[in-house]
Amino acid sequence: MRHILSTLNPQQLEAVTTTEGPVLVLAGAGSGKTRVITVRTAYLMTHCHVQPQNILSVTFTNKAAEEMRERIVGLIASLGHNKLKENPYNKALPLVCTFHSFCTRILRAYIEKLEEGYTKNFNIYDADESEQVIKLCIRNLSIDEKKITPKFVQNVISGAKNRGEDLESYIRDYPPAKRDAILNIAASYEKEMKTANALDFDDLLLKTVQLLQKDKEIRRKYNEIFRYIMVDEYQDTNPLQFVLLQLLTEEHQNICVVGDDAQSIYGFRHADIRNILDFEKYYPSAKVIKLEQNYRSTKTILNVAEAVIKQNVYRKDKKLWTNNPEGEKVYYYQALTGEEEAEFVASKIKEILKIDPQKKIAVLYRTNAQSRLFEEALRKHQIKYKIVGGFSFYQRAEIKDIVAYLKVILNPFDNLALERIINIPPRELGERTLEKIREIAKQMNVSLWEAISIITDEKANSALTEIAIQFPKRAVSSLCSFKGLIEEFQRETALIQKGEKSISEFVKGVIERSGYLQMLLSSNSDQDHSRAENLYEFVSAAARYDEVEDEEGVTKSSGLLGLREFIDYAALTSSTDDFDEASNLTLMTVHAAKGLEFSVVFLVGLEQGVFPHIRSLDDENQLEEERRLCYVALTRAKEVLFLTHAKKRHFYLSEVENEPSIFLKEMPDEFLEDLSYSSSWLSAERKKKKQAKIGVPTYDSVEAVAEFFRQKSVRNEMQRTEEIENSPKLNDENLADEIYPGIYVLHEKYGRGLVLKKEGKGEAAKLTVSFPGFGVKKLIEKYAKLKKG
DNA sequence: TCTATCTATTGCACT
DNA sequence: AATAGATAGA
Repeated sequence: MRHILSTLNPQQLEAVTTTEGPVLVLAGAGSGKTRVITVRTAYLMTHCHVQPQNILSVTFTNKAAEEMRERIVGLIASLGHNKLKENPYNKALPLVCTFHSFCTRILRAYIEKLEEGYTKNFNIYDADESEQVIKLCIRNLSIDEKKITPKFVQNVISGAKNRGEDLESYIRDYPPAKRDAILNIAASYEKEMKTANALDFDDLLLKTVQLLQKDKEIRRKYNEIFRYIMVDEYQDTNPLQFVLLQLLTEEHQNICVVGDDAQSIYGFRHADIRNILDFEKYYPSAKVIKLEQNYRSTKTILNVAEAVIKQNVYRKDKKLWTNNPEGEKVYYYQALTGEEEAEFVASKIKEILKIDPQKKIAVLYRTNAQSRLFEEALRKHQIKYKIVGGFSFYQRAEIKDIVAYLKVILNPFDNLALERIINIPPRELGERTLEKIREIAKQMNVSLWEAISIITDEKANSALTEIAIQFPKRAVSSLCSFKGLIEEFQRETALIQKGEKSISEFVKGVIERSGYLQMLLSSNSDQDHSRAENLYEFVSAAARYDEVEDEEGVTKSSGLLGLREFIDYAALTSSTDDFDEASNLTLMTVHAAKGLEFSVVFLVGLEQGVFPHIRSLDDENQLEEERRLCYVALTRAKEVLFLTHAKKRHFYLSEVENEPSIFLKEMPDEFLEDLSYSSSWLSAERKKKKQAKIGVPTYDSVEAVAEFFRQKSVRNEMQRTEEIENSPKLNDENLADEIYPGIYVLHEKYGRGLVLKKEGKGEAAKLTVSFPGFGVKKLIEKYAKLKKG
């Protein structure tokens, strides 16, 4: 442990060893904040005799949690020789999870204490599902869907919940008609969710907070368990999450939050940077530690990133510095079209991977829709890549269908899931029958499942004659067999409980005996066949939940809880979570790249309307969030950074010409190198500047030369004059075939590079050439086989 | 009742 | 472009 501590800088060390009381760590990009949390965890266990189960670390994504867990395990394993051995720490591990999965855990144990009608078997609705419920409510209230869209209402409801505010006061400034409509919809939504025994993402947090507020005993219990709490990416927490933390730390106040206000990019999810400011207010004794040394990026990359973020008004002053080398220039490329931009990126990546196949590269974009062009270009060049986000595995229709089956089996009141599967595969339970079931459910104020039970139960059936809803025999028998199917599965869950059946076996049974698989296999479309394959994959995903090790290291079935966990995982896991570190090339959104780092980063689509996104252009606050997002993107790069934009691109159905991003304009051009083949926005910009400075027009033919010399910094002033004098005169002859400083050359391996220096003459001349992505190389002209380019 | 086909709508980031 | 919803024909 001492050895590990000695690798920390003084600030990191302080953050690690200040274990008691509230701590606020303001950690700049790449300053080792994750390291602080992992080492701190190990330190708590080894030096402070804290039991692992008394430590909680909260992360932003499941992926981050997984990664941190691994790092903690690795760290503890490397400390194998010390105190850890004396205590049975080896198996027990600190809890590392997201806010949402943490809350799910608590609610699965205690939600019934809330006495709102929810039971332990509640299902979790993702954003899509909750939107569907809202849509249903709007229709039921016969409100015009166009006037008040489901998305809008969802946002408002979510906003109130996450801000920890009462909906009524949250929307007090809305026009009365709208306000009433929203309140009605929200009330109806809440009722629907309760009937279905379902919680949305926000409810997970909210119900946990309410539970802890209401029940002193439970609050005390969790305070006692989680005596040391750490929160990563604190800048992206929202007020409701802050309240949760306050409740959890009431007794011990051993809370350490780590964050960077400059990287706050989840305002749209109601994250609030004010949580950072309020932290000191709520915990007056908080110790504030700043981590300002960056270990990740080159000086040049950091300079560019700082120049951009400096434009923000709302910003805590914090300067990031690094001992890392200057590094290469940040490369800039203007493409003519979106396609050409992708082509440039793909061919550059090919060059880079040819030299070093192990390089970790990322292509980052603002929106998922941009990925398509890059995928096509990469496929064309036969470059392997991994794509994160977009349509996740768990979002596919067939997977959601099977998850819906599982959800209904564990919680048949889940109306949404039930409607989803009742007629898939077709069971002759179509719209008409369903409509009647809904009607009964509505009149009797029960769930669809209960309504079905009434219909199929002969005794209760007499109630139906009163409401005068008739079911044909055929429909009743279809309903009976559907109900029987589900009940059969439900009985089978007892076998899982007893450990006589594994989760994956069970899931396989559901897929087969529901007729779902058969439906896909008997289809003659290729798409359905690949869907069937996805289901096999789903079964193997379930297999991961089959067996767990207990304290003695004996494997046993994890039982029903495991099945529940598996379903929850499918609901809470996002596409961001399938980032595969083993892959060399990853395509993803900037949001998804948060917390990650890469040797080479391509940040693409730097255009007004794309990045910054069109919807943020007229709002200063949103623009600042975009700028922080840009800062996050830039600071992902360790060694090499490429920035690209296209003059024209297809946008929906039309073609648009976008201005270069304002963020490009904010970057000092001495850090940039222009790789564009034709004259670009940047070169024009430079020309303008130069003309303004010198007042002499430049000519296109020597533009590259002028540009090159412009890039030399002021301290090279003397050298610069020399070079101009030494360089050959720029007449037509020279331009024809001679290589001289300032022009671009093509190299077999390194691609296109800029000639910086020439020593000697003719074939024997020594050239110093800068190749984007590979750095500065010295070459002998006659061996290098250079072509002008 | 089911299936295929057409039409209309809508389009950021994510737990 | 992709998807939800409506509609017609089997």
